[in-house]
Amino acid sequence: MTADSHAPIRADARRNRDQILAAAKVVFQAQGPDVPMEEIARSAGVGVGTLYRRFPDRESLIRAVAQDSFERVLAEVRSVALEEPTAWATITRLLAHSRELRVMLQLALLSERAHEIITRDPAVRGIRDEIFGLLEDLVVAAQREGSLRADIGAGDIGVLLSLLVRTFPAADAEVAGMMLHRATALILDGLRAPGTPLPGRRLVQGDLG
Amino acid sequence: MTADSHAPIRADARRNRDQILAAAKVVFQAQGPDVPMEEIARSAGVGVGTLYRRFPDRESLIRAVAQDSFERVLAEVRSVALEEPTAWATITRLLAHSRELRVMLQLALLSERAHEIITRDPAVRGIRDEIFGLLEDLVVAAQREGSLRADIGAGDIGVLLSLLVRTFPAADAEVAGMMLHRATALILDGLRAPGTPLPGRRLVQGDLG
Amino acid sequence: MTADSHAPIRADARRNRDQILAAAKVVFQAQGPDVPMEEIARSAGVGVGTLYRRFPDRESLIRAVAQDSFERVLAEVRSVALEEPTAWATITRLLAHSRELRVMLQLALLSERAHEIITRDPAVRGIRDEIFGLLEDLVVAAQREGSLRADIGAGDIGVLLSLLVRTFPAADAEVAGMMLHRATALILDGLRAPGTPLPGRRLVQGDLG
Amino acid sequence: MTADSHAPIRADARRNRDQILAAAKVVFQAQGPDVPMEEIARSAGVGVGTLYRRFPDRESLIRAVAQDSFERVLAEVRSVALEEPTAWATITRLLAHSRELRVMLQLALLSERAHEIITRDPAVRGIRDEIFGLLEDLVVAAQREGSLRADIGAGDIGVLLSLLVRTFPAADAEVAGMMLHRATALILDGLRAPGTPLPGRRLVQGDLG
DNA sequence: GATGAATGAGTATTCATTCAT
DNA sequence: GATGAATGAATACTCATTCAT
Repeated sequence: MTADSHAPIRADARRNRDQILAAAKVVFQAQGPDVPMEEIARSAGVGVGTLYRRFPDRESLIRAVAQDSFERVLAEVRSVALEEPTAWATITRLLAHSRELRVMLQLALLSERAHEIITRDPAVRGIRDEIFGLLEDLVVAAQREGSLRADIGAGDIGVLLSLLVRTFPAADAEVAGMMLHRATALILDGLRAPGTPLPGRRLVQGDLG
Repeated sequence: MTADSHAPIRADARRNRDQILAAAKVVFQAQGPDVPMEEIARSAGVGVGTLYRRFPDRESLIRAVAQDSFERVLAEVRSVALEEPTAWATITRLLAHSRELRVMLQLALLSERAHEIITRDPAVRGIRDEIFGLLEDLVVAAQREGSLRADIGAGDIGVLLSLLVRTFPAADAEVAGMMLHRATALILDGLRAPGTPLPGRRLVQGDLG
Repeated sequence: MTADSHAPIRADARRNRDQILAAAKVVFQAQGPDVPMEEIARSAGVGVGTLYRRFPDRESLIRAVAQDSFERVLAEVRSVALEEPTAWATITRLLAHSRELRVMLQLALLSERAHEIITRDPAVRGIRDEIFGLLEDLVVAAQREGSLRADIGAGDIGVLLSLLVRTFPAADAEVAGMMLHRATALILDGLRAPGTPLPGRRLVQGDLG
Repeated sequence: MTADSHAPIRADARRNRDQILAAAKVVFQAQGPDVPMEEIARSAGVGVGTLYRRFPDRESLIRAVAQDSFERVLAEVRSVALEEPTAWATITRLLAHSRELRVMLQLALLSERAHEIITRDPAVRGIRDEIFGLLEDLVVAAQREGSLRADIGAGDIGVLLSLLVRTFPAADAEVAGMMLHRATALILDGLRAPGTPLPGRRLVQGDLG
């Protein structure tokens, strides 16, 4: 009686699907959105045929990976907001410590083409809108708390996050970590109220492409 | 007209080389480091054969483009330092307004592979070292001036610059410009003395890979 | 209910087999002999697994479809011969109006490979021989009647039929029907006694490959 | 000063192009429109790359082969019309002996898809229209001569031709030849005035899809 | 020297067939 | 027995690089 036309999907198929998503996420981040499909399949431990049965082309795989990642971020934003005492602490923690958030943005910024594919997908857009709704609430709250400078919008937070998720050009992994932490701290310094006035206007979700 | 058999290169050959470099720079930035060689040749107005005569493979073209770009930056840093009254003003202007600097870093960060190619090239390294020498001087001077926070090294400036040269995920070009200006201003706010202490240590040139 | 272990096949299995044959016949005609097996299975309403259980490979499916079709034609030729008053009327009716005959020949002419597969199958050959025996009798009888020109053999009738079963290159289905009817009528005109002498000799069954 | 933007094409390139067209024509007829591109390339004695340089995809190759073939037929129809004393003789000779015409129609009838590709191409359509114009003139003239039955249009001739160009299901090549000659003769018998009235109406060019 | 033609290796994708559920 | 998931071989097409004109 389930209305779902694809039925509950067999357990082994489900496992394969998950493996593929996980592998694709890793491989996309490491090698970009143009990695050979064969490589994704291999690193998921399946044949290419299986990969293509689940995801009929590269686009649909990218979409699925993005959707999975966006969902994880949404869940995390919700739980962090519950755990942290203030909006500023929530923003800070997300900005500085969320691995899911990094992954999500790295996927979204992989390439022009990946960005378009993700942006055009209605499911992903829906989740993105939810995340942004929460972020806007956090921004307003943190400004009321007096911790976040007033001339900042949720879109600005998005922009700054998009900067911090890039790979850092470091000599080694330890230094890369330090770069991330220092740049993050410095940007948090910049975000703290009151700050010298910024040019332009508060950026909102719609300003992001 | 010197007797030296390699040196003066015929004028038209020189022109070809310059056209290719200019075209490649544009095309690399617009389409990434994997654009078909044919496309580069076409947009330079020459045949692929000519492209390959000048630059025996993609690597060598990338190296040449990088070298050209790094040289321009070196020249610019020198002239800006002469024109501006303070070290802080020099840093600010470079960070906020140097197109050459943006282009140079965008090339260097095009891709993992491009980064390696550039980094490994001795000629480019030489120029980069000169640029960094000047930058270190500027950092020290600006800290003496009391404008730049003390816990920052030239490497940190490099890191922050590397963030700001990325393409911004904007809905349109105007907003993209605003994103750049606002993010730059906010980071400059963060750079201003004194700031809350940053984690780790001052980063120096050697920390960049 | 016989004790024989292979014979009666379970009713549902029988139904599956019939559905597959019917679907395959339709799909082969519509899409050629290379349609994906999955598509045949789908249009028969079964899984590929079931298709392969019944027919271990494409060849055996083609053979089975052909055999089924040839049997239907044999039955039809017999009944038409009984119903029509003259041999010429029988030939005319078969040539102009038999859907089974069209289908059979279309299958046999689907492709070089399909033709070979069918031709090589002993069961199909047997049925074909019976059909041809009847056709030869009809030809002789019609020539005795004086309606069919004398320099024609059963093989010639086969050839002319093979022409008429092709898809006509018509702008729409109605015109296609008209093409078929007009070409059929014109060929019947050509078949009528006496006619100008044809080159070569009467063609017989053995001349068909 | 030639306006032709692609310049006169190099002699060796021209030769390759011609070889590819010739090879493709043969291979398409022998193996259908889905032969591996590699096979076409091989039988033309070039690499696949060369094939793709000249014809960016299978469609464009099919179009080019068709155009070439249609042009040959147009030329032949013109010259045969000049050589033969009557319109009926012209029609007869084309129908019975034109190899170019057979090839052209076999290409056009290769497959549903090939037919569409060819039909949609404006260049090919133009040539086809010219051929048909000539054919219509011939039909009218032959009917005036009293040789061709009156209830036939140029479209009918096209239909009958389309029947005769199919591969005959013969045991060997010699018999296949005989089948073609006999079927042709019989159809010519059917075409001769006056004939028993055909159903429907005269078919014209527009009736062909 | 310049040009653009030729080559062939690299990758995406499809589908026949096998096999676990 | 039925199902549909997994596999991998086959094939289209792209592009870096070489070489004839």
